[in-house]
Amino acid sequence: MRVLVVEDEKRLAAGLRAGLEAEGFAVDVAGTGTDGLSMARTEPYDVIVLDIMLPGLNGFKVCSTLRAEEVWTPILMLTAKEGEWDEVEALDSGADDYLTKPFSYAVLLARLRALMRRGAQERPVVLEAGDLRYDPASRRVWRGEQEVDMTARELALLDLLLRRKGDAVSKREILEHVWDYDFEGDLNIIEVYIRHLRNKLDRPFGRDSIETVRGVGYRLDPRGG
Amino acid sequence: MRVLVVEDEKRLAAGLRAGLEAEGFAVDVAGTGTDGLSMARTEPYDVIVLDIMLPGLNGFKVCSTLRAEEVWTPILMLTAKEGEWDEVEALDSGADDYLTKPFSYAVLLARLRALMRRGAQERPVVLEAGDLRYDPASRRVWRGEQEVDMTARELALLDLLLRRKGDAVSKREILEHVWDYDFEGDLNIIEVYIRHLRNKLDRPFGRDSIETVRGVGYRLDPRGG
DNA sequence: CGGCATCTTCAGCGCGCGTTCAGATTCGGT
DNA sequence: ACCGAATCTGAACGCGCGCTGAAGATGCCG
Repeated sequence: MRVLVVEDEKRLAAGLRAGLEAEGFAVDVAGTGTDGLSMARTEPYDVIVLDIMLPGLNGFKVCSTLRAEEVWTPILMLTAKEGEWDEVEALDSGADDYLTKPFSYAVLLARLRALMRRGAQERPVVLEAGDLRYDPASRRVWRGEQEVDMTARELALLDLLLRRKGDAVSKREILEHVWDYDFEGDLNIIEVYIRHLRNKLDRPFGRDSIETVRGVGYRLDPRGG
Repeated sequence: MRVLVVEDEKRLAAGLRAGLEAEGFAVDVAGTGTDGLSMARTEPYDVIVLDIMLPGLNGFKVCSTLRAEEVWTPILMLTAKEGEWDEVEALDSGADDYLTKPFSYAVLLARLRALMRRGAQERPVVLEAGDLRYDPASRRVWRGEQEVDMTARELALLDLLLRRKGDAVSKREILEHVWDYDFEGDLNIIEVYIRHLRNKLDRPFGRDSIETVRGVGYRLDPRGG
């Protein structure tokens, strides 16, 4: 099992190398994004541990470049802040999983094993629920063949519902992801934007994909309504 | 017995530490969600007391993150009085129990002992009793293949009965979990809601899964009736 | 500086849901 | 068999959640 670690902090990189080699993995370390990219392109790794904060080319760029070149090696991203948007962006850029610093070595190992078990597989770059499609890269949305025009907030809300499709997503969670976690305005704004989504994505097509879960929040039908 | 207290109010944290140490527990205190998360990941605690309102990373996040990483240490959440959804979301995010501020120290201690007795156990993603299924993530319920529509209160009650399936659950316990611990209304409301469950989950299917334990409360047949 | 799109706030309304209540019924104890 | 207590049952009330349309901020581009 071959692992590529792309990490510029010398101490952390050395620690990871030692720990992973002790587990029986063959470990390569790249100290910059550029190096990591070229190594990932040429060598067949089973999994890549990729830091976001890197000199030169950052982790998001490395990841999305690889995916664009159809390199589907599983990628575990290391995000520095607890910022909500890092997680979203990590997944958007094509990572398979992410870990927030500081993390425990045991957790890292468990995640890596899980990723290697799944193996490399094409990640759909678009989020789908039935014939409802959203491409985060181009920020475009379609219902069937018909493209639908969306604003930034509407997209953020749709993105969350699509990633959690089938789940009841609470209003608190919606607020924290789509607005700020310390948003202090009127909760009613969520209802307003749900209405916008329904008006644009459901009503014109005779669908009903966004269910109200009274007392909790909303749920997107994974089959698109 | 090791306890982790994640609480940012200095006075409350100090009080908990003193009281719990006097009871013979080894107590660690984290002042932020981030600290609490990393400590819970790395150290093997027997139980975690987790405040919801925390700087940086809130209690829900900490809890759901731990569960996602398959850390099953029992968690007791401290919810602020005003929150409507707090209790539901506490359990949804993977907490084992919750306590509404302000609480008495005796109650806290009793709950903690109960949690430690039960110990850490992997939580199934869906709760089942025979062909009765409840998925907390999507908040949907099925009897066999048939989906059944439920209100928030009904779900809270069903959730409790399912988690304790086979046990006789006392009315006091039901009140404290499904309603507020200081609920002062008519006790009859429990009977009313048990009736709702029976009407929706048993009667249409010719089942009899909820047994009345006279003088105590109710018991859900682990085989679903 | 003006116009347009987007974001946010606001108030009214309908109905679902939580709650209460009174009468019927069943159960346990003697 | 009888009585009181516990539970069941059906109905009614009223509050609040979520829906809705529109108006008020805000910001961006020409």
